[in-house]
Amino acid sequence: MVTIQDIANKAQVSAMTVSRVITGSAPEKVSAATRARVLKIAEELGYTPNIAARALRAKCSFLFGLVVSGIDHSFTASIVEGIQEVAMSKDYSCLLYITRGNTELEIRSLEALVAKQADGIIWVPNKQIPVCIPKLSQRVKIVQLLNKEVDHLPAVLVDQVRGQYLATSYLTQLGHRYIGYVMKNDRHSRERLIGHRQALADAGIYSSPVINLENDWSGQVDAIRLFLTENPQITAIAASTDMLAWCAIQAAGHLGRRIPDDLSITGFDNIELATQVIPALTSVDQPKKNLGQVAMQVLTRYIQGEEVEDVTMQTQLVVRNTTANNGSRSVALRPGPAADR
Amino acid sequence: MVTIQDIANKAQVSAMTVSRVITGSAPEKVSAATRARVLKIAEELGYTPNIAARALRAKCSFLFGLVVSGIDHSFTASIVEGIQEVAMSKDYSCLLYITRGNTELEIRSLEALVAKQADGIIWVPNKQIPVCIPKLSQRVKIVQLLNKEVDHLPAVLVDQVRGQYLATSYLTQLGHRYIGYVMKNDRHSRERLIGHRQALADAGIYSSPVINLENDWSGQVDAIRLFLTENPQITAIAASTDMLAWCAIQAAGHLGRRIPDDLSITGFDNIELATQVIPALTSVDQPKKNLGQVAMQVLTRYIQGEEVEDVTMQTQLVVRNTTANNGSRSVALRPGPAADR
DNA sequence: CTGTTAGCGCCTTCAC
DNA sequence: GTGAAGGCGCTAACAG
Repeated sequence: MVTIQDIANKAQVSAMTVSRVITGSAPEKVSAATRARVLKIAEELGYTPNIAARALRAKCSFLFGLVVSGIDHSFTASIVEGIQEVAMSKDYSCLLYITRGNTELEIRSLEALVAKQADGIIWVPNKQIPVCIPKLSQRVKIVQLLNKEVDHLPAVLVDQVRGQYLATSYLTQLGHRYIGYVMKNDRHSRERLIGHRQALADAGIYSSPVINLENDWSGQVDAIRLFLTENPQITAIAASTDMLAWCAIQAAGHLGRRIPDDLSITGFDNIELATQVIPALTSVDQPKKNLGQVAMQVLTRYIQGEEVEDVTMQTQLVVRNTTANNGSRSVALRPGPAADR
Repeated sequence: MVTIQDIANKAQVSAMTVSRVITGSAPEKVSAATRARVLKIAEELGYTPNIAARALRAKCSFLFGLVVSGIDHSFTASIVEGIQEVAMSKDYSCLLYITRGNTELEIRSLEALVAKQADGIIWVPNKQIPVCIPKLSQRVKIVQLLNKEVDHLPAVLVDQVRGQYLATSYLTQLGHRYIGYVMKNDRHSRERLIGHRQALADAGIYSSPVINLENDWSGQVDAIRLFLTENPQITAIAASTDMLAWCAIQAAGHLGRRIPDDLSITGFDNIELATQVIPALTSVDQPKKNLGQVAMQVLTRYIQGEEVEDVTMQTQLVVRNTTANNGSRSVALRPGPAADR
């Protein structure tokens, strides 16, 4: 371990001078010659600052925590990437805690982070809000990501309602009038349903079949198949997640309905799978990487004691191959998008 | 921030006594009464040890890094879970670095970890080995996970060859004689090919069509479809990953071949997707969580200066619904697995 | 421009 | 059983 003192000895200057060079603070207080010499020796000796000492002195650990339920389907991976990028540039390191949706584990993770003296936490809340949050939030700065579950803590969010509005509007513009909504029963899916209904209303459509699926996997495809059979007039499905959209693709396949000719499908999240399924999925893209970047920026500002406000980010519709005009096989015969049926 | 001194003042004892109680070292050196009192006050004050100070003193950061190319398809998630579990029990925190397969980023991550004084690193190497590894490995303890790319560093591995041997053997036991191997061109897939060939050889089969796919997604399904068309005698496919197996399912679907009746398929990795596709995928399970646990155990022993050796872990075949006897529709007519054709 | 002093919170060492 | 001293590596604050 090479210390500042070592450099000071070799360079024949005081430790303080070395410190000034290393940290780059108050550059006017050290001559160019000294600076060069110190830098050279630091390089030679392979000096790396001791963050523990620094943290002790600065009363700031340069550590923050990321508490997420899981890192599946490349969604969180992109977020982490964004976080990482900003964190690196600010000399912050990311402590990762995965909770698997387990509230018990979530609490332990948050507490561990306090114990570890993390300066802040980026937290993707689960359904259940741990009761300890108010207590913990006095000791660390917590930024909520994706879900705003606790009122007085800042949050970085995505406008789910508007996102689904984009997707469903696109379907109505393609001339679809009977659009089924396939959802599971979680917070985002419910928010998206609101956007779905807004889009329908704006297109003058006031009813739409909805199927609300349980959260486990078994039988989802079958359930959607039944849903399609019972609602034969459906020409398009808006799914509240890409995974559900994928189930819908499979269900349609079993019924012999071709996509997008016989049935249009939209997803939400734009996960990697969306490009890997065949046909590639039209989906609402969440700005994942950007989300991570913004969250980290908000967190650092929050840590520094600045006032921070909630940020809501927007989505984008990515059109791929699962959507087509209603009755697309005869689309060439029609002059433009059907205004009515 | 509550310090040991604060507790000492309030408890009317020396800081040293408090320290002894808190750390639990040399318990015989403090009376039960004092201990109880100190503990009570620590609790009241909400004391949490300052790890920065501890790290400074102990010359040990209690931090380790995890450097992975990505966290996709729940594979790494389980590994991280295992790592986390052991790490928590040993008071270690995990710094996560995601490299996206980018060697540049990988180097920066490893160097950042050295700069951050991480005690050790669990590293899942990419194809290209950063040249800086030998230099870095003098300053941190590095354990390789999944790939052994650097000879003199310990590794925690999975027996890929044996894993594929299990899958292909199962297919031969089901009476399949024409088994296509679908792979991409990476290290694990190549190792698995060896196991595949061993299993075939042990069943007296000495040739098998192999298709080696590029690493991007576009056209994989089509490529497999072509492969199946050009090798019509194939009754089973051993895919070197679950994702490829999934592509094979899609390709088979396009050709109107029913699974498992007309075509058996095995995957490898047993990712979450394997249970979500229809039909559910027969796959070789990698002991993901266990892998993480073992890696972390090896790392802590390594950090403590113990001699550590490579660990190779075994896989398990998980039979689901994509595999059936060759000619399964008439299987009831046959007395047992076909010994020859 | 440069140097000295002091202390962040913890715990090993030695003395009582 | 208990306590006092000292230092890990770093850097504000204050002299010169």
